[in-house]
Amino acid sequence: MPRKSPAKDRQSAVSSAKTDSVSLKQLAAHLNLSTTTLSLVLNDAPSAVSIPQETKDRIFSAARELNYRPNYLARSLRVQRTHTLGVIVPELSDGYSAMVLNGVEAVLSTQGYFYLTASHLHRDDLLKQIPQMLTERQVEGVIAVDTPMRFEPNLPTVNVSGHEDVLGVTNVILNHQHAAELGIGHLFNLGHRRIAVIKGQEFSSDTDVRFETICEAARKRDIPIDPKLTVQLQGDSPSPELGYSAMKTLLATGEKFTAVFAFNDVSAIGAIRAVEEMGLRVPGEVSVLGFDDIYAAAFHNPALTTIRQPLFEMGSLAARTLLERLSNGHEALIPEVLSVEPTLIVRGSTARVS
Amino acid sequence: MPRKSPAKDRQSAVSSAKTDSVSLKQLAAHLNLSTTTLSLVLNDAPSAVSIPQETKDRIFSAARELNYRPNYLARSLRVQRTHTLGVIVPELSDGYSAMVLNGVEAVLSTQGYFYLTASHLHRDDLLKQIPQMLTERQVEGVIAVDTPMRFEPNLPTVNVSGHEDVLGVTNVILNHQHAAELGIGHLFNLGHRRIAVIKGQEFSSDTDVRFETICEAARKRDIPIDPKLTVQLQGDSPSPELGYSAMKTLLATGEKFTAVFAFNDVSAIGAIRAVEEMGLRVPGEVSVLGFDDIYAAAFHNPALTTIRQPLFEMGSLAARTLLERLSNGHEALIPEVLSVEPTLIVRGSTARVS
DNA sequence: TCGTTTTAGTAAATCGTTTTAGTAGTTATA
DNA sequence: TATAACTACTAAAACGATTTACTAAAACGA
Repeated sequence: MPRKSPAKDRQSAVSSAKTDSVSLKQLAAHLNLSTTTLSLVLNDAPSAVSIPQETKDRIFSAARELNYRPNYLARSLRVQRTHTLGVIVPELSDGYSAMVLNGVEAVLSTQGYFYLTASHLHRDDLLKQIPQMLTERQVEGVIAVDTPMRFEPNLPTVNVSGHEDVLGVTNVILNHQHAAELGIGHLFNLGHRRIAVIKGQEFSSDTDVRFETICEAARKRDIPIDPKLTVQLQGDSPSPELGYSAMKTLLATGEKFTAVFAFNDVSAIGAIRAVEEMGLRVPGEVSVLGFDDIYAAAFHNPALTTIRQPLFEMGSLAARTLLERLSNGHEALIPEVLSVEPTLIVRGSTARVS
Repeated sequence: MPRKSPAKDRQSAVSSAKTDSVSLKQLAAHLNLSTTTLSLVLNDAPSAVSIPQETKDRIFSAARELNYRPNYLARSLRVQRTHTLGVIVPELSDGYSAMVLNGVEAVLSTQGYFYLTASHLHRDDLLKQIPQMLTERQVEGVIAVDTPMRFEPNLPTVNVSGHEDVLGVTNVILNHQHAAELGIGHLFNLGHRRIAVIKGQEFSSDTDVRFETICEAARKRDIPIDPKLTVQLQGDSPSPELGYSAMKTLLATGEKFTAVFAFNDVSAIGAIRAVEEMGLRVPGEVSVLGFDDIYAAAFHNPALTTIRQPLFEMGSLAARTLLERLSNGHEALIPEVLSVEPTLIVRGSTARVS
C-alpha cells in the first residue's frame, strides 16, 4: 500500500553529520582544560566557586559554539539516576489511557522527566515481561494504568485505577461508592426502578468495584439490580461496538427496564445505537447513563448524561505521587490509596420515567 | 481533592530490596570467573565457542538464580546503540496521535525498541527544546506526528503527515488528492453543489494540502468552493466544541449550502450539533462528511460518512521505515515521501440532495 | 620432541560523564 | 617567616557493561 516516490529518493544527509556531538573530553581538549573543570562549571557545582568567571565564560561559550550536548546515558550511569519512568497501559488508543497519560506527561515534563511507554494488550506474557524490560532500562519508577499487577513491584509503583492491595504500590482510584451513588441516585430520582447494568470486561480493573458499588447503591434504595438485567462487555476493542453487542444480547432476552447504567461512555454510545435499532427512543423510553465523560460525550446525540472521572487529574496525581516518593528516598511514607471524586454531568440521554 | 486514607499509610517496602539488581561484576565474583567470560557467554558471542557447555550452564543458572539484569544504560553507552526512539506529538489525548502511536508501538515492541514520548502542544519553545532533549538522551531517531519541523533534524526523522520538504526527513502522508476526490466526488454524486468546508487549525500540518486538494477536486467538477462557505477551526482542544463553534459562525452568515466537508470526524460531530440546533436535519437538509474514521464515527447519530485515514498503518509504516534506515547505516536511501491511501466510508450523515 | 592449534579463559581499555582526592602556587594570618 | 587558607585547577576512580588483545595450559601434528 505505501507508495514510494522513486524519483525523489535522496542520498543520506551526510551534511547533518556536521552537528555531530562533541564529547566533554573533546571540549576539554579544545580549551586546554580538564574534563573535571568543565563538568564542575557546566553543572554549577559548589566547588566551582574558585573558578574565575573568565574561565567559566570561556567554557560556556565554547560549549555553545561546538554545540556540546551532555550524553545522558553516561551521566545517568554515573549518578545512578535516569530521570525516566516507565508507563504501562492496556493500549494507547483507548481514550482512557491517553487522557491519563496526558496528565502524567503534564507533570513529568515540568520536572525534566521522560517516560517509556509500553502496552500490555491484556497479554499475560507482556504483563510479566514489560516490568523487567523497564527495569533493565533503569526506569526509576512505574506508573501503571488499568493494569493488573502480574509482577512483583521491585520499583516504586503507582497504579491508576488499581484495586489490588500490593505492598509498595499506591493505587490512585476514583471514589467508586460516590460514583455509584451519583449514578443510581440520579436514575432513581428520575423514577427509574428497573435499571440494567453493562459491566466492564473481565480484565478491566474497575469492573468489579464498579458493579458492586452500583448494586449496593441500588439495594440501599430498595431497587436491587436484577441479575437478568446485567450484561458484560466482551472483547477488548475501544470501539462502541462492544456496548452495542452487549445491549443487543440484553434486549434479546425481552426483559423490561427503563434505564441502563453503562460501564463507560464508549459502551453507552454503542448501547444507544442498539436501543434505537429496537425502535425504542433514548431517553424517551430508555435512559442511558455513561461513565468517564470523554470528549465525545457532550456532542453525542442525545448528549450523554455521565459520571465524570477526572482522568487527567488522576494521571497528574499519580505522577506527582511517584516523583515525591522518588525524591524522598526510602524514608517516604507510601500512601496505599489516593482517591479522587467523580461528578455527575446531566445531559440529554437520561429523562424522567414516563 | 485527592484524599489520603491516612490509617492505611505504610512504611516503604524495604522487603522488595531483596530483588535488588546484581551487577555483572558481582555475578562474576560469585562464579570465580571474569566479567569478560560472562559477557561473552551471556551474549552468545562467537568467541564463546571455546567455553565448555558446563561453564556456560553454570553462568546461566547463576544469572537466573541471582536474577541478573544487564544494565541497559551501561550497555548502550558501550555499544553506542540505545534501541530507543523519540516520538513527538502535539498532544496525546487527541485520538489522532494515539492511533498513530499505536501503530508505532506495534512495530517497535517486536523489535526490542522503546520510545520516549513528548508533546509539543504547538508551543514554539517546546518544538525546539524537545528534539534537543531527545538527542541528549541518545535516541537513535525521531518519529514526529503532525509536527512542524522547527528544528534541524540531526537525527534520522520520519514525520507522519509532515508536508515540509526537509533534507533527511521522510514524510508519511495520506494521498490527499485521492481523499479530496473521494469526498467531493461522493458529495457531488449525491447532487450537492454548494459545499461548505471546515478547514483545520492553522497549526495543523494537513490543513493546507487538504483544503487545496478539496478546492481542486471541486473546481474540476465546476462547483468551486465559495470562500464565503469556508470556516477554520480555532483553538487546540480535541473536543467537538471547535467544530461546533466553527459551524455556528458559518451558519450565522446566512449563506446557503447543502453539505459540509469537515476537517475531521471530531469537528464533524460538533458541526452536526450546530446544524441541528439551527433546526436543520442531518442528512435531510445538510449532509456532513467527516475525515479520519475514528472509533466513534460509526456509532454517532447519524452515523458519520467519512474519509478513512489508516492511522495505525501510517504509524507502523513510519516505524518500519525508520528502523530500516537505522539498520542500513548511512548508506540507506531515504525516501522523501511515503503515501498511503484513504477510503470512503459511506454511512448515514450524507444523503442525496432533495 | 618441538612447534602449532585449540581450549579456556583473563586484564585492561573503552563508552562519556561525575566525583573524590588531590596538587601546585598564591595570599593571608600568627 | 612559617603556616594556614585560598585559588585554580587536575589525575584517576567510578558507574556497568562490551571488546580487544592477550596468556597459560592442554592437545595435536610432523
